[in-house]
Amino acid sequence: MKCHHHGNHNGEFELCVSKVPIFNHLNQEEMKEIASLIQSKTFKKGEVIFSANSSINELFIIHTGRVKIYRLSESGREQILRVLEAKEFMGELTLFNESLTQNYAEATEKTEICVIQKLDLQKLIEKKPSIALRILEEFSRRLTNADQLIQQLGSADVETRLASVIIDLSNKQISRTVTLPMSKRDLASLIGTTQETISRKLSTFQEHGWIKQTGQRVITILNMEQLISFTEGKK
Amino acid sequence: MKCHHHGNHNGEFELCVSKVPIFNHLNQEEMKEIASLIQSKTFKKGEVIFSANSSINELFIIHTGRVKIYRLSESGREQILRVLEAKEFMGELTLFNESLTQNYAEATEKTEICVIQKLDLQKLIEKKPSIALRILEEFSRRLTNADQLIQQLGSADVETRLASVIIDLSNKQISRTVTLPMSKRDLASLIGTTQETISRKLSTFQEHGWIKQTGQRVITILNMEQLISFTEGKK
DNA sequence: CGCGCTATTGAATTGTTTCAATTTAGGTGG
DNA sequence: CCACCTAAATTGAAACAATTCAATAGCGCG
Repeated sequence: MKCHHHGNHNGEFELCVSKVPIFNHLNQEEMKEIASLIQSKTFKKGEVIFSANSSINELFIIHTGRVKIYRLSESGREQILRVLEAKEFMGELTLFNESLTQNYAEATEKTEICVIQKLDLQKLIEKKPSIALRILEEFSRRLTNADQLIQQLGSADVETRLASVIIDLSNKQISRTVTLPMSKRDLASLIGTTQETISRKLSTFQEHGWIKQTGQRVITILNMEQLISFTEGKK
Repeated sequence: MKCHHHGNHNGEFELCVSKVPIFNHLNQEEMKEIASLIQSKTFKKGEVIFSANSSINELFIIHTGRVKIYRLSESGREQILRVLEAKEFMGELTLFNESLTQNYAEATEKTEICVIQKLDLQKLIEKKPSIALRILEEFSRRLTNADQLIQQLGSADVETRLASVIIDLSNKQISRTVTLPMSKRDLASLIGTTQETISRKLSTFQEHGWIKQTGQRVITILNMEQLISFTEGKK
């Protein structure tokens, strides 16, 4: 695990602190104090940020880039749990739960991360309980997303799950032309299938004229209604 | 939705408050105050406590009994997300996330619930931020459980998932003779399969002499090593 | 511009579901 | 406490969706 420690030119850290939802409601003074506690690290695509069976003593806040959080089953199969982007944080589970993590975190592209020590964060929360409320909001959101994924993995077929992620991405990117935030292999891992199956299903969607694929990561939705109808029960 | 409102003989509510992890660290005075804000409701087996597409304005704390939290897909398939027991709470998602819930909650046996209004709880948290920390701990635990379920649903076959829940129950109940906390139909819904498949797999386990089934809900583990080996990659 | 990683396609196999028919368990009321 | 009756669970056989392995194609990074 290679990582590059930057010097202490605080402007950068303040930027990081002032943007993230868990801190951005605080005043200038308070944010400056937090910025002084923060370290910056950079990870290259493919670098592992933390691994299963380790105890994590810091909170990682993503400044730029993307990180996939996943688990490995004993048979070696990777299951992505979520993909984190700028302003989101990770390492939180061992903050309130002393045990070892079972998750892996890996940068899927060049990623800059702000790091704050667990103990420093705990002191901050004691001083400013509003931070805990922000974390609660984020946990709520994650739990809702996890519940959604559980439902899909447990009771929808691959076609439906695939249509569902495409629609979600289209809503998030506010466009009918969607850029996948990850490789198709990772997309397969997220929705609990294989890259081959994803490939086949997307080809089927395209043959029917519901989507158009451009390059490896761009999908244009041509028939939104059809995709939505998948998520609303099978014909 | 029938429910029986009890009178205000506070002893009962104090019992409820003094036992649940989110409040039991407070002092006698504080717990008494909280008890005064609580209402009690009783649900019969099969009664729905809340439904999807409703906004929930209270936190429900289970006093006795069991509640399944689930979603319905548009095709009508039920996916259980988790089963809550005494001392656990529900309704929390709309507390920190103003949107409508997509979950259903249904009592799977006679269940007594303590109800506290969202607004009252928010005031309590402001006064005693330590409550928020307790909720964070519980959210952490739930997120970890959800992640576990996602991994299993996404990358393990039914045999493995089934072996896994049996082992988990055995650990939780600290016994090799496990009593299922739900019907096999619900167990199927939890691990994303059908009651028929569960039935077949358990029969296979029994034929091999790895378990013994007694009645509808009791399973005795005869060969723990074999079950564990399922969760550690396929033979 | 070329190499390597990513994606595609084919064909055989497998695990799981579905639907329908029985059997069994266990709570309820007499 | 026993017999009943309903809900729960089991079993069979056919149909299907998805995976696996292997071989090929193609995008895009350096």
